[in-house]
Amino acid sequence: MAEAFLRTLRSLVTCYQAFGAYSAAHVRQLGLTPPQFDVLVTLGNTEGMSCRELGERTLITKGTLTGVLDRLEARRLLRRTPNVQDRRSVFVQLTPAGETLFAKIFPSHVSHLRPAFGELNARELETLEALLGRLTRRFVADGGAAAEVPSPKGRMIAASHRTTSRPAR
Amino acid sequence: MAEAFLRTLRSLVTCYQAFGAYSAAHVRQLGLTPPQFDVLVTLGNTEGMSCRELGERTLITKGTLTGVLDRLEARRLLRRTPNVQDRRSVFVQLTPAGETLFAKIFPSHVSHLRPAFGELNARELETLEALLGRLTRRFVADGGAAAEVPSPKGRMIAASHRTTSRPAR
DNA sequence: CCATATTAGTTCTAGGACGAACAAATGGTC
DNA sequence: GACCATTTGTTCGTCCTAGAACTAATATGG
Repeated sequence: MAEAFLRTLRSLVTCYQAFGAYSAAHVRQLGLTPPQFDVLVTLGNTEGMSCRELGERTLITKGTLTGVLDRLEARRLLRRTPNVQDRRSVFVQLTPAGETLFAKIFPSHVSHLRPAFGELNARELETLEALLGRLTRRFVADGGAAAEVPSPKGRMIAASHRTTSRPAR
Repeated sequence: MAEAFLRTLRSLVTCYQAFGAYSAAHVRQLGLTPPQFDVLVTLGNTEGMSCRELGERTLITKGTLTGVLDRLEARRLLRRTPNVQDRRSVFVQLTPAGETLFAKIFPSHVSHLRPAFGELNARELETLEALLGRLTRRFVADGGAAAEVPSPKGRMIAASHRTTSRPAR
C-alpha cells in the first residue's frame, strides 16, 4: 500500500518548490530578494501600515522583518516614520521610488507567472484550489496554534521561502 | 477580472506553508531541524552515498549541505569517509546511532502526517496529484534550466524549505 | 493613581538558503 | 605526457528564518 498520501504530498512539495524556483529566479532578476518583493508588493498601492500588520500580511516574523525593512530603507524604497498616536508603533510606507518600482515590477511578475497556469483550465483551477483549501484547513486545525494564516498577498507571488527550522528549544 | 489563477496560486502557497509549519513543529519536537531530518531520512536504509547524490535527492545545494552534515556528524549520527575510487568524493552514511534514530522517528513522522490527509479520499488524492504534477511540469519546463527535480524523499516529509532557486547548472 | 499585563519593534543566536570563488582530483584530447 | 575542461566538496558573503530576551510604550484592574 505504501501510504498513498505520500505520493500526493510529494507532488505538493515538488510543485511548490518548482514554483518557488521559477518565481524567485525572476524576482532576483528584478533586483530584489523574494521577501523584499513581498514587502514591496504588500505596501504597494496602500497608504502604508505598521510593522505588525505588514508582518501579518507577509507572514514574516517581526525579528526577520526588521532586517528586511532595514535593507529596503537603505535603498530608499521605503520609509519608517514614528506613529504619533502610538509611540510603540512604526509606520512603514513606500517612497515614490518604491511606488515606481512596484508599478514596474508587479505586472511584470504576474505576466511571468500567468503562462504556467495556462496549463489548467478554469474548472481545473477551481478544483485544485478547493482540494488545497481542504487540506490546508486540516493542517491548520490539527496544528492548533498557527490558527491565523492571513492570506498573504505578496508572498504568494514572490514564492518566498517561509518555513524553517527551529532548533527544538 | 483579477486574474483567476492568482487565487489558485495563493491556495498553493498557503497549503504548503500550513503543511510546512505542521510538519516542522513535529520534526523539531524530535530534536532535528527539517533539513537534518531530510538528510537522515534520505540516508536511512541505504548503504550511504556521495554528497553530490545526497544533495540531488534532498534538493539541498552543496554549500548548504556541508553545514548540515557538519552538525549531524558532530552529533555522531552520520560519518564521512573518503572515497578511494574517486578522491574528490566523500562517502556519507548513517552511524548505527543514526540508523536507530531513523527507525524511530520516520514512522512517527508519517503517522503524524497521515491524519491530515484523511480529509481527502483516494480519488481526490489522485486528482490533486495529477493537477499539481501538470503545473510542476510547466514551471520546470518554462524555467528552462532546473530541468531535473529528482523527486525528494525526505524533503517532502520534512517539509523543509527549499525554495529558492535550484542551481540550474 | 499605580501596579501589572500586554503590545510594538529591535537585537541576538543558531541554523539554513543560494551563488561565487576556490582547491583538489579526474577525464579528455592532442 | 602535457594541457584544459569538468567535477567534487569546502569556504565565504549576503540574506532570510524562527524564537527568545529586551526596551519602550500603552492598556487594564484594583
